[in-house]
Amino acid sequence: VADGKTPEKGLLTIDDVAQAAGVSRSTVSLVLRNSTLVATPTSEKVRETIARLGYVYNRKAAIRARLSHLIGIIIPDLSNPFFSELTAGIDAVLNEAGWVSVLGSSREAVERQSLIIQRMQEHQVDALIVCPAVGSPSFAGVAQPSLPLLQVLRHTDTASDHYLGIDYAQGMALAVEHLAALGHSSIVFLGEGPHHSAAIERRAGFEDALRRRGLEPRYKPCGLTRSDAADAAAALMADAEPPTALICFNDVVAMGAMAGLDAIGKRVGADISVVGFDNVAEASFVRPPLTTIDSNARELGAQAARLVLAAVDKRSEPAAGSVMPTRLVVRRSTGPAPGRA
Amino acid sequence: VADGKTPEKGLLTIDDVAQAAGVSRSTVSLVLRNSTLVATPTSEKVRETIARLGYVYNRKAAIRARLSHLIGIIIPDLSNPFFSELTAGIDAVLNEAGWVSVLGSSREAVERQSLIIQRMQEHQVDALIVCPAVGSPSFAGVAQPSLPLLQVLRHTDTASDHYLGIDYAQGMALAVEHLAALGHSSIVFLGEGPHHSAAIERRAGFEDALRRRGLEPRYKPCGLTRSDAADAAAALMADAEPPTALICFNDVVAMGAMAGLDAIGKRVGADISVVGFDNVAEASFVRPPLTTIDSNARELGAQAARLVLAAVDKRSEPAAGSVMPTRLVVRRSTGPAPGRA
DNA sequence: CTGAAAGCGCTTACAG
DNA sequence: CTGAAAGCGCTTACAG
Repeated sequence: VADGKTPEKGLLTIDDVAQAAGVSRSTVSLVLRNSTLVATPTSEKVRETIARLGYVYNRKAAIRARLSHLIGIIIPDLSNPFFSELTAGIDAVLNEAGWVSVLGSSREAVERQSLIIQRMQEHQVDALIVCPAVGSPSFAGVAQPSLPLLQVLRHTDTASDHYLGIDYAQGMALAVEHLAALGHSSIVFLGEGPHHSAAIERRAGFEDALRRRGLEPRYKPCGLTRSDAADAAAALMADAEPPTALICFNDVVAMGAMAGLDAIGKRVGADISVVGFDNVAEASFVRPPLTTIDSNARELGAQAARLVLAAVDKRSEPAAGSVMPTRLVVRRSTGPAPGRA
Repeated sequence: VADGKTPEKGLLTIDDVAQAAGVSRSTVSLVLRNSTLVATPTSEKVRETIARLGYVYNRKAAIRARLSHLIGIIIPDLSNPFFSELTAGIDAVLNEAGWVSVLGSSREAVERQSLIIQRMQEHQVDALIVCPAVGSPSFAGVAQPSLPLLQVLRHTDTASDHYLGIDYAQGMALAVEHLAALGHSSIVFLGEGPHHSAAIERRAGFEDALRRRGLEPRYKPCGLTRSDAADAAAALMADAEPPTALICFNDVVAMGAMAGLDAIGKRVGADISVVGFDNVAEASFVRPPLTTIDSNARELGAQAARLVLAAVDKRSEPAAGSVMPTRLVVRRSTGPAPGRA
């Protein structure tokens, strides 16, 4: 209305830009996609016009374009700091590359996860990064076969699904070696929770590492929350033969356990040693600071994003089978076995 | 290829469904949008055909539809547990209502924030929920005027931008009253960090509450990280007149401060009291458990999503000016002022 | 209640 | 290097 170029209803289109710049709509389209086919003076003129008019590219109308520049991320629970770090790592790389993240939270429900996958496909996401909810069957039935899909942290039983994970077994071996070197022989694995691959592999890694040293593995199941862990750890100390060390399913469980042990007067790092898994941000700030296995969620997320972008680029499935190593971070929640100081 | 209905290239379209179901494409389109115009037997037949063929609705092609069913969320930093709770609250409500969340992380950079807003508009998001990066000017210049935009937690200086926030001043008053009742009169505000509305309002609330009681406010600036807070808290105790209580910018600062105080042998809750702000999940599990102001990020997020969906539905701007009250949660990081036990 | 036609705002060959 | 034409897979009046 102001300059005769603004349409009375709706927003500006590529045609408005073309007319204002004195070129054809094809040329504007090519400029929008940074094509090298357009001469520099022409593209500069078009860009200047776009800026002047305040035109916003409508990607939804780019229905014939191969890519949507949308990538879906599906995780079980954003309020778990481990998953939010992972998501932050994914998003940073996608954003840098010009993609936009679409987020979904399955809250560990397979049906909700399927619904989210369905919706993301309706929005034509170029790829999916998913940490499967507990009990997920193969994704073959839910996602279009042509959609690049990368599993992270956990994987379904189907070997054909692509996976970027963590070497949980190696991490557990590091934890056991550390405790064994401190003289511990009565070690309990705390937090046998859900039955997904990440839990199974941690447990198996723990068991193998103990047996290799001729020690008997012990388990104390508990929910993966701070309060469940606090109760379970306290209950454990009332056993006939209380352990001298705890290896926890993750840092959240470990921090809960430390709180529970503190509440019954046990000195963590002296009376009993506690090891976590993940190395979340607060692990170094709880009292005592937590010895843990660093699984570097942020970098894992960044790597997942890179794999998926490469697959989108090459029109192929993401590279599979990668497993990232972990690192032991020794702090003050572990110490010599009592009587061995 | 298998049944003659699957096209050799590309995915199924609405026309494939129409043909297989023996109806017109308009009818299929109406069924996809749950129109009541279609007779039940017809819509059942169409739905059955969709399921049988495995057709996936292509929302990107629905270029003429009023809504994209995409809503953008822009926050400064996903790895801050406060923001991830907020995001989880937003996403849960959007997901329930059939919308999909598009996520962006400004990392406190105004230019990155503008770029993200630009991209989200290219994807035709129906609305934007944003916690502005430090130093954000009004969004009037960045976002289309027609796009419903709701600010959360922080707001720009422009009064015209719609905002859903927290009553920071009331929260600070609660914290000061609690400490005053315990006999504290030497209280320091720890963590004067960035200059956004949330910080300014907390500081103002602190100052007002102290002055009302005839007390002199004191400030100790520090970065909003655990380690900065740890150093600053320890430095504070070396003052000529060390405070007897700390009110911290947020829980992250409070937990850092507790770690720093512990490291120099101060007993938090006895030698010195510490109050946080936010009540993040780990606040109850640090040692000692943290007294803090609960700002209920998850519920704030849910409310933000509801406001924005209502605005999208009514084709209006989101209701503005809402400010949610806070709640004091007393734990063991606060106690009587030394000499007043 | 259903269908044929026109249209949305882009992209993609293709001609020059 | 640029432009006219056809096409993408939907939605939207409109006629019956």
